[in-house]
Amino acid sequence: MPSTIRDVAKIAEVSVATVSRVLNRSATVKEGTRQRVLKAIEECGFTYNAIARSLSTRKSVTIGVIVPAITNPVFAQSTKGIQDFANSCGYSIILGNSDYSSKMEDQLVEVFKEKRVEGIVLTCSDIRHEYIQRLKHSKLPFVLLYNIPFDKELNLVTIDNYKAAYEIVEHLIHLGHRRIGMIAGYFNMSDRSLVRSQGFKACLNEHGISFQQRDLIETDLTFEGGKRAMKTLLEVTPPLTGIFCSNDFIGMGAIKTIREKGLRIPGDISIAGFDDIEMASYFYPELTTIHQPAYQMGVKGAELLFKILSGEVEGPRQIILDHSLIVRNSCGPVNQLKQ
Amino acid sequence: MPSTIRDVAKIAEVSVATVSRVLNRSATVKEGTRQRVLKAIEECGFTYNAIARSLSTRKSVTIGVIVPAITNPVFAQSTKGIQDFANSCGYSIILGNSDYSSKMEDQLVEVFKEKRVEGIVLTCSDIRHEYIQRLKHSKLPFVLLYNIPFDKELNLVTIDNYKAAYEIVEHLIHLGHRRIGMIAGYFNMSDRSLVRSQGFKACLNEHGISFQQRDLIETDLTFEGGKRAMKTLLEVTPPLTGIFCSNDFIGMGAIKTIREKGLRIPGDISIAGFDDIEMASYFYPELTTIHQPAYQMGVKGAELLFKILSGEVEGPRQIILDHSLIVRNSCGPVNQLKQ
DNA sequence: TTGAAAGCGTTACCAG
DNA sequence: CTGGTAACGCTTTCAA
Repeated sequence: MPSTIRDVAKIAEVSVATVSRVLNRSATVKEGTRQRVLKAIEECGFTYNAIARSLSTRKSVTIGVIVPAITNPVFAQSTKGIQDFANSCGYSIILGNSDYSSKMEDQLVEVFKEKRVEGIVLTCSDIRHEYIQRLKHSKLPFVLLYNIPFDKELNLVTIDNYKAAYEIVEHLIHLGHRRIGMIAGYFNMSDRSLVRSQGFKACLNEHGISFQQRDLIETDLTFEGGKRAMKTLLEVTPPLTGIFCSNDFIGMGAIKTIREKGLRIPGDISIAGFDDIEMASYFYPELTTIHQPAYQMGVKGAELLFKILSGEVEGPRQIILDHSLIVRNSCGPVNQLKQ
Repeated sequence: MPSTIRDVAKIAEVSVATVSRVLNRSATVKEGTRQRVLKAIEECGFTYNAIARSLSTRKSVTIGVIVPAITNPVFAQSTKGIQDFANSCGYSIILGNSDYSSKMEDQLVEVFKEKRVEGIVLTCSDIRHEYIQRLKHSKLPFVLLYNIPFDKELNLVTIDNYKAAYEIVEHLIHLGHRRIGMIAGYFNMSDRSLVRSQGFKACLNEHGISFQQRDLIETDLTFEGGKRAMKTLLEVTPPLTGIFCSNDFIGMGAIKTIREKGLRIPGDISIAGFDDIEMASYFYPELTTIHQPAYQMGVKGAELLFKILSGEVEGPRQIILDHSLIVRNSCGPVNQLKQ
């Protein structure tokens, strides 16, 4: 029997309308009655019912957030960014993990719609999936994070994945590497991985290095995935001297395997990552990687969503944040003797 | 103008009550009308309004989750566990980050109450804070995760932090260490850190090693915090040969500092962590640490909460999960020569 | 400055 | 098996 504004009204001897006014800080309430109401609220231990308010105002004061895996620090960081921004606007976030499944994302979106979130910030597995089209044609505002801007009519905040991949692979080439492989995330789970692999191939190509299909492996975007994939790549001949990994987890997993085989990094093999999670600089060897501003990505995404909600921004907006190549020491000059 | 069950009713030529029945899978609807209603729903693009339903049923089908920092993989894992369990029950989770602040936790709880979450799973900074008492006396069910069972009337899922700390410190002692320091999280931000430090002190004491206040430093539960604290501990004389860290992040940060000073691990100094985040086994050197079942913690916490919600469980329940000492190679025998 | 009353979109009880 | 209708707890005109 949680009390309602009706109870408060009775105690304070005013109408529910007045109670509602003081609750909403409407200026048109005399200080005296205002105090009476406040006292009455104390008295009966009233707790505002946001659900009732939402039904009446058609505003849930909540946004939905969907990430592939909250356990990936990149997504944890951006979720934190979204959350901080949303909270500062008085909004809550309702969170969903998709485990890199478009189907799950679709389901989560449906639930969010029913719960009447005012907007969604999400990182989807495949921006070209049909449910994204459906979402686009619904009137629910949403902002994509990290995804590839294949569709110019979608709001999104991301980095230039193609360019970033190109740059880090070029770094390997400048170090003298010619036999460069890649461990990518499954393309159907991460359009970022697909595009990074394109940047990778383009870079090889433009430097006169022919790409071999067996030098690229798709795997899970995890330590374990990297570890497994590296075992396979170690069998390739002629041996690879540099590996570009779709994310830092994979890179660290690959390093684990290499080390277990008794090989040295970067002496025998150079490893490049992607994301620059905090751990990358504490790892041994420190990981050469692409920095992307994860927390900022979340903040910018939320900011864009709220601008759309407030009508401050109209058409689709595509924000490309800066990335940067972070040179550390998991990549070194190719070992000429070995070549 | 999203359509309502009223619109659906009109199209299908039935009453809203009937529409509601098919929406809720009530068996008492003739297949024919059921089909008509379903078709009508398609036709007008009806989306169920969960807010209205919540107001009517007084069930939000949502639980609140509060973590100190979603960017800590331990909490990310348990959040995932909570989420998976909640989703399987048809529930959503609304997430809040407290940044280890009791005040923020308190505020988040208030928002959650207004949003009428049906229960809360949280890791609080200080279980003895006043707001927890208030929460206890409200009728909102909640389950604490990771916290110290100082209050037997609270529902919680945790491990035996005291014992775990004791065990890992004893491991160091068995390796011959006598000069053992500790880097702990700030006690007012983490009651776990406080209790771990008690286990640490007790272990020293019972092994006839006197504890010196300057051998224990409180810091942030981050890489950076560990890095900083270790710089200070390196100045202590006689030098410490083993360091017990409140979590793996701190441990890795400490290792970074030690390595920068040109010292070897575990040759010169042994480092023990706590948590066994996945990274711990990929790190170099692999971290000796205490494993705690983070994902399982979340699952168990959610499970307990739902049991309370369904009335299946009555009184306060305190579940102590198993931890285990994971011996890797960041801790080794003390260097006798150095002693 | 305040009150009365009509919604907001469901559910659920009571009839039929 | 189906319909009518009063809640659910709040907001928001419209009047006074």
